[in-house]
Amino acid sequence: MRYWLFKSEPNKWSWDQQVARGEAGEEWDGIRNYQARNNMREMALGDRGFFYHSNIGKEIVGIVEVCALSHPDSTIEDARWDCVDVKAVRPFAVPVTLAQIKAAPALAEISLIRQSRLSVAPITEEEWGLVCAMGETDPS
DNA sequence: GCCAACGTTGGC
DNA sequence: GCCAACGTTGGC
Repeated sequence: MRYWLFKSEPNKWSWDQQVARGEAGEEWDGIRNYQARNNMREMALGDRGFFYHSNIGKEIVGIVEVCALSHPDSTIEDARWDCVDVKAVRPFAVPVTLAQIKAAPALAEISLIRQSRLSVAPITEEEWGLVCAMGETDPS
């Protein structure tokens, strides 16, 4: 299993909206960046991801799971753009803020900081475990 | 509101 | 294929 980071502006698509979709999940649509798209094409069913609120909150608020493999983005008529579906797994007991992540030496190389504009990015297993611990949240 | 980072576009 | 111009993202 691999780990990923999904970023969303909460005034466009929030964790609460993701939770409301339940087991059905939701397309992670609207991605118009090749690197982000390529990351989604590499995802497998059951892969886990952090759900990060950008701009407002600037914190990791929950864990999602990939529940549909990469497929054409239904919001655009353009074969270039694919996306996966994700469903909420559990919220973070304590959200982990960007400031906390920046302050953690072991997270200096995390994609959230190193490629701050990339909205879908890989996370290492070590980073996954650390951030979950910081959020007092079950990493499984 | 500003600005750094960086991806995209289009002229050459 | 290069590079300047421009647009977008996202933190501050």
